[in-house]
Amino acid sequence: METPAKSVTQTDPAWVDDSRLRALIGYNLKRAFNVVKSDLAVALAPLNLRVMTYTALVLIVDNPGLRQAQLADALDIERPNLVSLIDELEQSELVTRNPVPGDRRARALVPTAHGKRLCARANRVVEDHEARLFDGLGMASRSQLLAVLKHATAVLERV
Amino acid sequence: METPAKSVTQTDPAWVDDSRLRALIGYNLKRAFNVVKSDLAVALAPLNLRVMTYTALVLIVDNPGLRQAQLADALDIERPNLVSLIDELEQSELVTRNPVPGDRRARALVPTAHGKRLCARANRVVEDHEARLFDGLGMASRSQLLAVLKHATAVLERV
DNA sequence: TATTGTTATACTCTATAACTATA
DNA sequence: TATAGTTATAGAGTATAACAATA
Repeated sequence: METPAKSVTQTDPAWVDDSRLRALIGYNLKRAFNVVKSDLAVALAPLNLRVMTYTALVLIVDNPGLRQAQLADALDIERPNLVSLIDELEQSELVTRNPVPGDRRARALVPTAHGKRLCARANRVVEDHEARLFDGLGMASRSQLLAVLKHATAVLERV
Repeated sequence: METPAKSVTQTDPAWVDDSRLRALIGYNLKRAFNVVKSDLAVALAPLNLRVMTYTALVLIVDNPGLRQAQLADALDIERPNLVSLIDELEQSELVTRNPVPGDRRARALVPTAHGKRLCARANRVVEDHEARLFDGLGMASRSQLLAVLKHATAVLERV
């Protein structure tokens, strides 16, 4: 067996380093997002939470009485996609859909006692996950990363 | 109409700032990835390229003679999902599938002259996109972001 | 027996249109 | 007329099993 063409060796996957791709933000952002997402998913699985259900739960715990439209806005997802997500949280008895006095169309999302407890446990799991993420880098890198991500998000959303 | 519950105002979406969520890496990584991806998609659309087809094209131009299995590995996608992607590039006459001397199973991916030209144009479009992304931040932030993303990717992939 | 490219398939995530009940 | 939650649906993106040709 021989090398397929010019510059590409078959056994060494490090040849990607030679490509322009290695320096692109979008490419690295995607890879980072993928590994972070799956590490987080694995960490939350024992609590029977998916990343999106955890995110929704945190927002509901931090903002009890939240309406679904507001939550969809905060999660940056469409309202229809929120329905099954809340169904899931409600069936696990982590949150309840309550009537909103003064507007019978809306539903106020309120965490149960169990929901609050599980959220606290999940928060600790997520802290461990983030510590793993920045292992060997320190807190300065963490806040720099947050700042740059927020800046890039803001500057592109403005367009 | 009145405020739905306790701490949540209905008109101001900035209440998310109060949540623990705003400080989480995963949440900010996802939002950044989403806006970067869609800005890039909009920028590449006039060239009839999607983000994934652009990424594949760059790798083929930088590594002519590449086999599909290698490309799938570099793109971090499964081999079956690469097939329609290459179909798309081939139908646009940007790359060709060629026989590999010595291994009649494999296909060597080679860019056409048109493919190389379009890739060069796309690279300039992507440079503009990245300049927009770091507008007001400077090159130091850019390399810091890359470094942290690569570190986080590496440390989690190792697990 | 293992690997390359491929087909078929399924599952998740996301996006849109339209319905109902309220406002 | 507009809005909140919902249903149904369609499109990406991604993952696995299995096949034919070849190693």
